[in-house]
Amino acid sequence: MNFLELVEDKGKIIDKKKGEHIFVQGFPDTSIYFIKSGLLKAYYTTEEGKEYVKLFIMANDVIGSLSSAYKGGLCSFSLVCLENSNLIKISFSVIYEHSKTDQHVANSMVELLLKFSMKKEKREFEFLCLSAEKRYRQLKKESSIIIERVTQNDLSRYLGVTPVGLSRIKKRVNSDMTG
Amino acid sequence: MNFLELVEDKGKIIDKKKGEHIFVQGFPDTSIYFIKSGLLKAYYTTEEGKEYVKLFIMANDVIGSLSSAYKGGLCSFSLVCLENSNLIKISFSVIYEHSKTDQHVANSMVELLLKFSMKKEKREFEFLCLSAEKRYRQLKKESSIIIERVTQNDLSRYLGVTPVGLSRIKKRVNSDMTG
DNA sequence: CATAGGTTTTAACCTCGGTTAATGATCGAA
DNA sequence: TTCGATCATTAACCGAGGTTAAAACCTATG
Repeated sequence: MNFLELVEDKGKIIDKKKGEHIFVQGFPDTSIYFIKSGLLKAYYTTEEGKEYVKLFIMANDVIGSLSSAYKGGLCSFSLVCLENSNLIKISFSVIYEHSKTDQHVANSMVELLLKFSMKKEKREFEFLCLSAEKRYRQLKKESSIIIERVTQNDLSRYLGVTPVGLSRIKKRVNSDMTG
Repeated sequence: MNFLELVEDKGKIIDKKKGEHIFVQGFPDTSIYFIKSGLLKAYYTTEEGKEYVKLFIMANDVIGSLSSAYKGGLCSFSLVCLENSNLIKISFSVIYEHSKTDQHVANSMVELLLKFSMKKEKREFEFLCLSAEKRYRQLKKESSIIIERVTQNDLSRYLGVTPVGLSRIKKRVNSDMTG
């Protein structure tokens, strides 16, 4: 059995409207989600009530809380729809257990995790080595589709600045024609 | 065959002295390394010649450049010994190819990648949601062993501040007894 | 339409950390 | 032991971005 067959076989199709949550930080959720269409936001909420955007998720992406699904704890972040979304929900442990005895599932799992790791490494690099302005420039170059679909509030909290800060950065960058 | 057997069988033991590099950013290196003892630093160098510390690596850690070993490009960072170190070098593709047909190797690969992913998520969270001072406080609490073994220069560049900045943070934190 | 709620911009002020440079402290090698 | 080099601290100045608040803009819904 391959990965996609497993997901289609054991997974459950879910439709969520804009504004609805898939899971919430501090509660358990042992599923992972394959996004078919729509747009979602994964975000952290701090003790002081501040929000930080971990990731935007769109068609063909996969998302889940490792700390809950794999480690068996609680979700370390929340997942909410920014647009009406269609996803497939499947238990992480079903995939995980299958991967232990099914070579094809294991191979897909390895591919998935390698791609995931590369993405996380990229984001780590950006936060460690780039200023907020450079992160904005890079996002504009590489993923302008995200910029068009999310509000400046969400975008700023993804870049690690406040909405006010992003407004200033945009002003600087857009009046500067070096690209 | 299991993972460790494979590494011991196909891997090559390497001894490196303090200051020596294992690989250098911008050059290819398709191996991954299992650290037996010592201490290493993975770091990025920017166009302007600035250094940013990605990670400290010690006994029982595994390190390699995914962008070179997996994607077939060049190393996105450099790896250097901060102390004399003993490691096992093994070709990533040997492990990767084995994992495609050997269930046990695949399982170990999945475990390795899941643990790696969780670490990267943690670091992402810290940069996204915490100030430099909070990152220092957290490191002090969780990994004081690192603080004791690396210079303040390296530590500061791991935390995303300059050595001068870290000196100020330390002063604030150590004169504040709230922990 | 009209109004209420959210989004973006702008301004004023402030803080944290960067930069540069000087001074001390530490460490290693000859 | 001493000399050079690296490391840590401190000070002065600066700038990016935070905070707060107000104003301008949107856009959904009644």
